[in-house]
Amino acid sequence: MAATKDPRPCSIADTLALVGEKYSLLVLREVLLGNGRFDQLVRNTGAPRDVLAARLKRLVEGGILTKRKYSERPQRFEYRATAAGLELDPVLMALMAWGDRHLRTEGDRPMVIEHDCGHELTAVVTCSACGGELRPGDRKPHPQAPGWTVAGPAAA
Amino acid sequence: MAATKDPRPCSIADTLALVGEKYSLLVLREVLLGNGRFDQLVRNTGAPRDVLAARLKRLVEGGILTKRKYSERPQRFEYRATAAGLELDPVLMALMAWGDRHLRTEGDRPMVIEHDCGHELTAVVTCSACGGELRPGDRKPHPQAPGWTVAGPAAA
DNA sequence: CTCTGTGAGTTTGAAAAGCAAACCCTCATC
DNA sequence: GATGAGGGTTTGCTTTTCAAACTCACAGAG
Repeated sequence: MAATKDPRPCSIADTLALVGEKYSLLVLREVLLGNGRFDQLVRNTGAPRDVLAARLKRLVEGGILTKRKYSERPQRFEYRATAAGLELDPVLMALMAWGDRHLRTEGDRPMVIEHDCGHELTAVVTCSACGGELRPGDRKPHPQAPGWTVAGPAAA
Repeated sequence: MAATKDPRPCSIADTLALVGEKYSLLVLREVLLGNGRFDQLVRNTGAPRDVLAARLKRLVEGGILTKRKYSERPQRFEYRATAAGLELDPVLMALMAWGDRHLRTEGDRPMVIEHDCGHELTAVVTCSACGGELRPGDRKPHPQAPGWTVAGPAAA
């Protein structure tokens, strides 16, 4: 039974517990750009080396990245995304789309991504069932966890 | 000119600088569920009260939330999402979709969301231009920031 | 063979952030 | 007058973060 002080059980929270620490998603961004080496990750994300080492360990243990040896002598490593790691790409695209819209003025975007369809890529999140773009208030949440309602824990 | 040690300029990084601290996105989740009061946020997210106060301050200053008085005497407040805050919902849905797929076994999802189309909502990220679902390797990134290539900072 | 450089971290010591629990203030109710 | 709710702030301690320095293994230059 969940103690009354436990937070809401939630896949958002669980996912953030794995990749929500500072730098983790920036590391994944770089790996997906093909920059999987330690010193590249330090330079491009700005993470302190010890913190980066800790994040990489966690991401590997969490099944997001793998560590590959790309040179035997001297030993040299590189991090790559697993299939699960690749599937976090939509999260990055959603964050980027939001930042481009709200944190920048038109025309000063630091990175433009060209989609294979020929157009500039702007990510949009849709419902897999109907294909429609998600809009505020177009849904009803149903908590499944026992003892929880939308508002919070049921009668203590 | 960007100093060589500056990290890559990036809207993902900028967005995370605003909402990427621990609890921030959980706070937003609760607010979007309609739970905008301080004590509800403490209970449902598990954030310590002082940390929550700091996060709320930052989210209000960042234009994600607003603080509304819902009772004059006694004075009582409630946090609500701004339009910009609402637009972060796709990020939450993408995180939730990933967690549901990778962190849970079929059938133990803590929250099911019913879309107005009548089906269960599963978020999928698509290209706004062609409507196709994003897939690994279906794009080419073009850094716009001077001094930066995909691999990192240009010639130091 | 020594000197310098690169990759991939680890160590160190000080500063900042996180945490739980206790506390505070205003009102409302019993 | 005591209790309780809401919305925080304060306190004292622990954990992280950070930047800089250090390590180790090897490679290539001189």
